[in-house]
Amino acid sequence: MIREACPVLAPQRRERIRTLIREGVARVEDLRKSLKVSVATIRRDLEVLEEQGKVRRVHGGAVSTESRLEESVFDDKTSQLSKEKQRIAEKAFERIEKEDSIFIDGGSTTLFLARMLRDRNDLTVVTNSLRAALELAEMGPRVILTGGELRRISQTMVGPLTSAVLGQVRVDKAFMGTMGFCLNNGLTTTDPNEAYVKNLVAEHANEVILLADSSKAEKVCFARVSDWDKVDSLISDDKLPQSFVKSLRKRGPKVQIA
Amino acid sequence: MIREACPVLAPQRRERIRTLIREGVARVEDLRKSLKVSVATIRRDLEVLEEQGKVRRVHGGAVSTESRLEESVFDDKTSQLSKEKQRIAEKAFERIEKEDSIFIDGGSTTLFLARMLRDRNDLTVVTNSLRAALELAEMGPRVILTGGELRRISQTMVGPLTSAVLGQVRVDKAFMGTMGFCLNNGLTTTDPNEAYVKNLVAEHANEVILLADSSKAEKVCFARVSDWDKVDSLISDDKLPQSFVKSLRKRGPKVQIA
DNA sequence: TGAAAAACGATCAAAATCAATCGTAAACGA
DNA sequence: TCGTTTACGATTGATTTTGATCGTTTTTCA
Repeated sequence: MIREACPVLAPQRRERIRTLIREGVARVEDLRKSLKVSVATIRRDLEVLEEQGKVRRVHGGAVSTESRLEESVFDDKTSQLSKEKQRIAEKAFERIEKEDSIFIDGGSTTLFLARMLRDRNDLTVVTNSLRAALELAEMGPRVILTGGELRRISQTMVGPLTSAVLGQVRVDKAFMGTMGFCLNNGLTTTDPNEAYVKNLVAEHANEVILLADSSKAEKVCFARVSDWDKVDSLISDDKLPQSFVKSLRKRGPKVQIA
Repeated sequence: MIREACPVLAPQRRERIRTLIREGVARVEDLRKSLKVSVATIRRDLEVLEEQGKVRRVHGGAVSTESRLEESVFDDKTSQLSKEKQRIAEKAFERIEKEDSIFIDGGSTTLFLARMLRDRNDLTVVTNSLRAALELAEMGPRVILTGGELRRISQTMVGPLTSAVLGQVRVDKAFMGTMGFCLNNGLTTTDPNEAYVKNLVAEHANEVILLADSSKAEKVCFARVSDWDKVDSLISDDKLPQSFVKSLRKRGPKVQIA
């Protein structure tokens, strides 16, 4: 059994660091003076805390990942994947019929879809994505936001409050995103709150259409969303292995390659 | 070249730049004076922020990219009215205590208030204003959106769905806007749905603080919101007639002039 | 249009910060 | 008690950030 040198003090100190950083940002030098240890120790602690995802290190100190100055997922998304996401969104767009009421989930692929709806004013769009709502804030379909607590990293509304609104609507089609999908574990995402909302949406939709590029395939994340039986269609790109497509089709969902 | 003890970390400085740009101060020279760093650093920061799409650089400084929408209805920063709204918002800000949970209504005055909360992470903000939520979407307090149908003209969420979430929260202070207020008819606005939501909010707040510049005084709009008995304070500007202030104080609400 | 002024980009050196390494001390388990 | 493991602090060389300078580009104003 390996024991730490200072079993009580070290975690305590890290907690203090977190507290200090939570108030915004903190410099290494400030932390050193506050905690009366060497900068090396501070750096080591920050390294651990960053490993745990509690803080983000920057030159000169660290910032909290919880509430302050965190880059959102959407800022650097002009990569190769964007082309595929765009094509997936186009296929999804073709599924939308006149006068449909649809749900648009959070995520970048669904955001492309939202963008395409700006000149459709026959639709009703329900969304828990702040970004999607923004795309349609000025013109286009009737927009209904689900409400709930804002999850900064995904810019979506989640949590128990979200279900209060969702419980009162039904949609024809739900266009969902996911962080990971695989044959055995179905759909998974990082945040349980988010998973809960996704699941709830699926139950209030006549048709569930999953938009997910092939990079998400066979990935399993922390929070289980649902199994494949709730999913009516998957739209993905041509890098999805044929074997996966075959197996999935046997499980029920239609699979469309964009 | 002897650098003084660097008081502020790079991400923090970049956030400040963003804030300043949002408020209209955009010249490199102004930023340099505000942040007490060299123009080279400012330029480098702007370069990074432009890379991230947060600002757009122009010769002499930079402009915000976030406020496409804002320009139509809300901007007019130079106008006299905006100055008063800013001052009213500042007075409102002083009312906010540590750890408060507050509601922020739609409207431009309350939007100024929301903007000031970006570096407060001890608060919980409930809002039905898409703009207010946007101001706080990336950093600052915990944000809860009410949800509901998006009313384009005011960029707020209204209607029966909104009450589903509102029914489940209470706030310490509600900062409300209004289209018109007068002694006899109380608070009025243009849309009945909006009026309904405002009324509901007032019932779920311990303290109702009305932010309204003097141009709204003695105006009556189509939809009745509530009477003065629900309002605890009014914050307005010095063009509000003394007679009005006197009469109103007799009716109950405190009146503060910004 | 043309010249002065302002702003820009690139480059370089100074200073701060960082990462890696080593030596020391304390806390166990044998 | 001794050896091992771990945390801590100090040192050193590398990296990053910053500010100043200089030539170039853009804007302004006559």
